[in-house]
Amino acid sequence: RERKDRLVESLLGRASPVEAKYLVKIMIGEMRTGFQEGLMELAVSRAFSTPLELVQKASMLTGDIGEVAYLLKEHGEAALSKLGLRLMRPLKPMLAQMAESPREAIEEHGGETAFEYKLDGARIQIHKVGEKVKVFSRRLTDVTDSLPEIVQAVREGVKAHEAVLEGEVIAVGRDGHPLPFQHLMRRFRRVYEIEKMLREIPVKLYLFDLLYVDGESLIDEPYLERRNRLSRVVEGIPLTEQLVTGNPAEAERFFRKALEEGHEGLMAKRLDSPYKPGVRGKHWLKIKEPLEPLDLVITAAEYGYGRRHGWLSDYYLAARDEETGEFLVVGKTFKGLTDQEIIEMTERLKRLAIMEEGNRVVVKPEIVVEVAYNEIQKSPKYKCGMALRFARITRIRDDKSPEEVDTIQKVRKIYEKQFEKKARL
DNA sequence: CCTGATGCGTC
DNA sequence: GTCGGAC
DNA sequence: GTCCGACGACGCATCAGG
Repeated sequence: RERKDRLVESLLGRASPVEAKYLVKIMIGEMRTGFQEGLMELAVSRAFSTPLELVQKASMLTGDIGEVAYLLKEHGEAALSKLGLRLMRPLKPMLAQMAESPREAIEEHGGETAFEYKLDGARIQIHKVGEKVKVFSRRLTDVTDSLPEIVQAVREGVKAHEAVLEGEVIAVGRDGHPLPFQHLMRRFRRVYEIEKMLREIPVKLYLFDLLYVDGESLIDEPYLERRNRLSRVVEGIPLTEQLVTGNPAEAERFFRKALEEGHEGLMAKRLDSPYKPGVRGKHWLKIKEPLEPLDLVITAAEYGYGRRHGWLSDYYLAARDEETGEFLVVGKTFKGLTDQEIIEMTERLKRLAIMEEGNRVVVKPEIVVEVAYNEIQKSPKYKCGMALRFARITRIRDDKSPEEVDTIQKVRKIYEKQFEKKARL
C-alpha cells in the first residue's frame, strides 16, 4: 500500500497539472472525454490511411481496437482485409434495438419476421474445436470454467468438429421453469465452489445462432440459413423457441405465451439478415413488457456528475407501508426525466430538503412519480427486502399526494405474483 | 482470519 | 440494462 | 441513426484494515 502511494505520488509530482488531471482520470477510470471506441476507430483509420469501414469491420471481428492498430502497423491494410472469424477468439455479439410490439417488428421487417423467445439469462458465445470448448460472455471474457455443464452439453450435442455458436444460458428450477435472473449470477463468474453450486443452481443452454462450422464462416449468410444449419448441427441441446410469421395476431399470441412461461419477451430477427458483429441495428429487435407501473414518492436525491453536475438527478423511490405508515425505499433511478425536468425537480427538492449529508439530500416525502420497471428482485440492500429492476420515471404525478402512493403490500403482491410464472429456489 | 468496501461484470 | 441528448 | 454518458439492480472476487 505504502509502495503504491509513493509510486503514485512521484508520478504525479513529475506531471504537469494537465498531465496529472488525466493520469488521475485514467487511474480512477473516469475519463468522460467523449472519446470511446467509435472515435478510436476513426483515429486508427486516419493514422494508417485505411478506410474507416475496414477498421470498423476488423474491430468488430477481433473485439479489440488495439489489436487492429497493431495489425495495421506491423502488417498493413492487407492483414485487415483477410481478417476473418477466428476460432477460439471471440467476436463482438450482434445487438438488438427496442421495438414496442410484435406488430411493429413485422412491419419493420417488411411483412414477415422470425420471432424467438427472449430468455432472461446471459448471452454466451461458444467456440468448439474437437473436444476443446471455450465459452465467452457478452463482453468477451472467458467464462468457460464457471459453466462445466454447458461445456459438457456442447461436447455431446454439437455434431461438428469446429463450430462457433451463440446462445443464452439461464438458471432453471426443478420443474424446468426459469429462475429469476439474480440466481444465474451466482453461477456466472464463479471461480470457487463451482461443483457445489452446480447442484444448487442448475443452468441450461438455449442456442440461437451458428456463426461458423467446419471451416466455413456463416456470418454473411442470411439468418434463416444460419438457423437451419444450427438445427442440423445440434442434437439434444434446445434451440430458443421460434415462430416465423407475418400475422400480427399470431405473433401477439406467441409473445403472450413467452411471457406466460416466465420469459422476458421476444426477439424479432429479419429473415435475410447477415450476422453483424457489434452492431445494434434494426435487423434484430427486442420486445419486452414492463410490469404494472407504480406510483412512488421521492424521499431523497443525489447530486449528479459530469453533465449533471449541480443537479439533483438521482432519486430514491419509496412505497408506503400501510401497517406503520412509513415510506420504504424500493429503488433508485436517474432515468426518464429530461434535462429541463431535472432542473425543475432540483429546485423543488431543494425546497423540501430536511437534511444534507455528502452528496445526498433527504427530502420531505411529497413529490410523487409514476415508475416503470421490468422485475421486482429480492434485495439484500433495502429494508423492505425488494428492489425494482430497471426502474425509470415515466410521469410526474403532481395530481397525487404522498398518502396515495402504492403500498409495500402491493409491491410484495406483485413480487409474489412473478412466481406464478417463474421457479423459486 | 474475518469483515466491509470497492471493482467489475451480468442484465 | 434504460433513457435523453448531441451530432 | 448512432454514439455516448448518465447511472440502476445484483453477486462474486479482491482488497484494505482491524
